[in-house]
Parts: sequence; C-alpha cells; structure tokens
Amino acid sequence: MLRMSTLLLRTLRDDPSDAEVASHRLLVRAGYVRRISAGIYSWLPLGYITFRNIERVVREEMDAAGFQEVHFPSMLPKEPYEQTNRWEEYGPDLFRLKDRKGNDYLLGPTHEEMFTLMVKGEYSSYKDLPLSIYQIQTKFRDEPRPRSGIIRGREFVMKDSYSFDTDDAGLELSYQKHRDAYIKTFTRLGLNFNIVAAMAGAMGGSKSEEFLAPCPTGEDTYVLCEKCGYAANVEAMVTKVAPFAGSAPAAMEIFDSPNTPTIDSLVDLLNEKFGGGYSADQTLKNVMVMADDKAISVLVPGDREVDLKRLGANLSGISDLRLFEDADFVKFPGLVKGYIGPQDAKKFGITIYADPRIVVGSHWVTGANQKDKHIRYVTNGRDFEVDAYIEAAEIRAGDLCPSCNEPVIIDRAIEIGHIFQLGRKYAEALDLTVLDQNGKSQVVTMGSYGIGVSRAVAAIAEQTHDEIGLNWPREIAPADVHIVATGKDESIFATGEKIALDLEAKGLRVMFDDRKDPSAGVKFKDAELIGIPFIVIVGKALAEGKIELRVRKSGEKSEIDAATASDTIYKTVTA
RNA sequence: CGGGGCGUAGCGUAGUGGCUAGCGCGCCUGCUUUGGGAGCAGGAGACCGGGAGUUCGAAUCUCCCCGCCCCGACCA
Repeated sequence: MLRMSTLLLRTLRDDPSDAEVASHRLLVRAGYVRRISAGIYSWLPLGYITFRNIERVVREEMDAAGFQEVHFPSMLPKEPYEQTNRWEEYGPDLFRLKDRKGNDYLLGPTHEEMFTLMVKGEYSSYKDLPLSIYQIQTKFRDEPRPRSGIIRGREFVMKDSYSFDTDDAGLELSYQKHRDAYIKTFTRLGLNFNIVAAMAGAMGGSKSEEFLAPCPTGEDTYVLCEKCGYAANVEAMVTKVAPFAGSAPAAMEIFDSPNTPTIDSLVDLLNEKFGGGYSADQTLKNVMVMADDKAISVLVPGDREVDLKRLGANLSGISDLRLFEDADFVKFPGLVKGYIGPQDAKKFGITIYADPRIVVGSHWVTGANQKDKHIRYVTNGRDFEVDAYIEAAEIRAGDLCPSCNEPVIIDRAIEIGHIFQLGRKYAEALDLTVLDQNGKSQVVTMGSYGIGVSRAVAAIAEQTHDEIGLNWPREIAPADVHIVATGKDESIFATGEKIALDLEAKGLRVMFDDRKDPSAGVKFKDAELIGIPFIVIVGKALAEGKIELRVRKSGEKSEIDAATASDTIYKTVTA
C-alpha cells in the first residue's frame, strides 16, 4: 500500500517554468519526475512505479513472442564500434570517456554491435537460427537539443531487440513477429498509434516502419490518409502521378523575363504576356544541390520547395547535402542563377533528378539559362532527359494518398517504436556467419526493433491527460485505487484503512491518502493530478453509511454502501 | 550550430545603482478548521548561476564563463 503520509511525494501547485508540454508539466507537478540536467531526469516513487509498469508490459509481450531477454553494460569499449565505423559515424552524439589507462569507452547509444558479437560468440550453425533477443537498457545520446521533458532525453530507457536469420524470408518472418508483438504491447499500454512507412536511412537496411502516437505536441510529422489509413513518414511518402494526357506542345520558345526572380513574379509575367491561365505549378524549378561535392539538379514544380530531408533520405550513399551557394555557381558559369532550365544540363554535365510530377511528355515554363530570359514548352523526353526520379518535393496536406487517391492530412506524433530490417550490414562488419546445410558459411541477416520505454511514460501522459491532471490506464497507473480519507473523525481513517486492506487482499494495488493535515480540497486536487483511475472518498457521508466512488477519466461519481464498499469497488475496478 | 528568451529559497515570482532582498505556495511550532488548493500567530530557509571589473555603494551597469528553456538545423 502506498501511504501518502509517508510517500516521498510533493505535488506542486504551479507549473515549473521550464516545462512546456503537458506530459512534462504534469509529471513534474504530480511528483513523478525531477530534472537533473538537460535531458536527464530522476524518477520519484510514483514515477518509477509507473515506469516499471510500462517496462513490465513490454517485457511480458516480448517474452510471450518468444524473444529472450539479455542484458549488456551501458559502458562499452570502443573497438566493436570502430569495426562498424560508428565510433566515427555517430559523431558528437556519442558520449565518450576514457579509463585511467587512456583507453576509449563509450556509453551505448544503441547496441547492434554488442548483440551481433554475442550471437557470434555463441552460435555458428543455421540450426541455431532464427533467434530474437532483447534487452531493456539505459541508452545515452548527447542530443543536440534535448526537449519536452522525458520525450527526448540524453539518457533514456529503450527496449531494443535484434533478430538473426539465415535468409530474407526468415528476416521477414522475424520482422512480422516483432510487428505483431509491438501492436499488442502498445495496445495494452493504452496508446493510440499509427504504423507508418519509414526510411531505413542511416541505420542501413531496407524495410522500416515507425510506431507513432499522435499528439499535437509530438515532434515527428507524418502523413495520414483518414480514408484508407495509409500512413507514412514525410520522408517515405510516395507521390502518385498519372501519365501525361495532354497533346504534344509546340517547340520551345524563349521569351524576355526581366525582374522575375521569384516564381510568383514569373507567373504574373506569364499571365500578362500570354493572356492568363498560368499558375505556379506549370513552372519548373531547378534547384541546384551539392551532394557530397557533386552538383545535382532537382526539378520540382514551381509551387513546391525541395525538402532536403526527403531528398537526403531518398538519395542513397550521400552524407552531406546542401543547396548551392554563390561559390558553387562560380564553378558552373553556364548556370545563370534564377534562370536555370534542364534543357542544357547535359552540356553542363549535371545529373538531373526530378519529382515524379515531372512526367514524360509534360511541358513546363522554366529558365532559359540566360539572364532575364525564360522559356516555355520545355518538354520532358523531348527537350531534356531525367536521369532519375526522386521523392524530394515538399509534402503538403491535401496531397493525394498513393493507395486510395484521397487527400491526406499532415499530423504530429511521438515516435514510440521503430522496426527495421537491418540486413547484413552489422553481420558483415563483425563477421557474423553460420554454416548452412551444405557446410558453407552464410552471413546472417538481422532486424533491429526499438521501443522507447521511458518515452512511453510521456507519450501515454500526453494522450490521456486532461485539464486537471494525469489520467493513467489502469495497468500502468501507480495504483488501481486512490482512497482519500477526509474529515476529523478517527472512524473515517479507520474505515479507509480497512477498505484499503480489503482491496489489497483481493489483489488490487492501493494508494491511501491517510494524511491528517491537508484539507479535503487539497486531497481531491492531488488525487486528480496524480491520475489513478479510481478515487474512493471516505468522508462526511460515512455518517450515513456511504462512501463515494469516482472514475477519474469520466468524472462519474456514485455513492456506495460503506458496509459492502470493498466488494463494490473491486467489481467496478475489475469490470 | 543559427535565432530568441531566461537564471533571485524546494516551486512560482517582485525588485533598472542606495537601508536588513520583498511576496505567494510549500516547510516547522501552536491554536482553530476539515467536501474543493482553509484562518490566525510565530518561525526556518537565498554566498541574487560563477568569476572579473566599474562605483563611496552592484541582484541591478560592463566583460568573460557556466547553466536552462523555446524555434530552427539535426536526430529514436
């Protein structure tokens, strides 16, 4: 039993000045967490109970799926991370330290290397696979910007799993098993979530999906089709286009266009010159980008910007992307800033990437590669060739869903889980092989799967709180029932105590506000703030043999008989 | 890393060169009170983020440093 008279808990009446998002504000006010440093938090008793409840649910679901739990140290030697090149690649996000002999260590940001080596150390036959193992572990990442309380911390707890298979079909199966286990886990945690297509990107590998908990203060933006349920990370959103249906255009025609530095000014000029009917989406923007010191041109309709994040995610093998600067234009004298068109790109030796909307046969108004001149009827396939189509244009609400053609919305969410088909990147780097049926060495293929356990505390708080406080689903709440004793009569406290003990005997978890001093109002406010799902009030109604039972979520109140209170409460709670 | 804001008691804050740094919450003692953050009386708690400087005098002005929050870049 949690007794409030002795519980290490001090609720705050005012919002802490450094907290903005609801979960952070309420978790601090209700005495669940305290900030130690930027992105580093301590858990007080209520918070730690809640955290462990979530951890327990995650563990139970992983075990139920047949995954085995292991545990690695947080502090790890540099060498495995050098073998996979991540000692370098991770850059300043990696917490590094040295021992007294000057050897390098790191605080693990994620544990692919260690898991791979563990399997390598124990297994060497295809008969041992498939295998899925996991740990629940504190991770360290020196984030450039920790924020939103425990949503993005520098120290956080993650459940990370890894699957090991001999072939792609096996990996797909392991991936699906994790996907199913994640669905069960998040459903049990009471979270609303969408599974969205994501880019595997920096982790290497192919298929990847994110589990996103929608919430207005979330930091991830994603695309959602409310009609068919299609959901995708902005980077992974696919543009659906129809083939060009119009008639063949006239030959290219150059025209004067002084003082038209922007698309808007160009559209105005077009309408003035050619009698109206032009809009920005008929113009073609040639965005020059430096991709690891190679100049590329990205074509997008004039009404859209290039989204460098999308471009980067869809261009494989490029580590540094930036827009052309003046110094770059100097290196390409043929490119007239503000008047670039794709029709001469071959001459300049520039690779052309195009948004899928630039379909073969479509014609565009674009720059004439001469100062103060534009050109129209520039036709894809006739006047220029696209080297590769790429998803690089910005995504907007109202863009069409690639699976059902309805307009999509853009929504915000907290990322609570991520599943990847990693492939053989780590197994190759660390030489994890098994012998197959023919006695031949096979490189193992891997999947990697994460759940933000500490982050889930905040995500659930975000999705379930209301104006007056936290509001936990029963399974993860710090207790099932919060009994408030209020009044001066000793029988009130004795009755509260009796009900608490009865409920505990029935297997419920109880928090008992047995404090003598605080007034009724204080106790009610605290109970609402703390957010245990059922609140029982033993107070002045006891004189008439009544006790009040409240449901935190709905605010519903009922009077029950004191004599049979624990039975009634038990039934209501477990209903 | 760029832009903006902030740092005064456990929390929220007032205080733009002048007395012993003020108030609310919380905390301690006593009395009263007990169904919506009670009342009265008394009390404890602050090297005003740190350092250097200007000044007769600095929380207040100047410089440097540190820390924190928000937006962006970046990232689970």
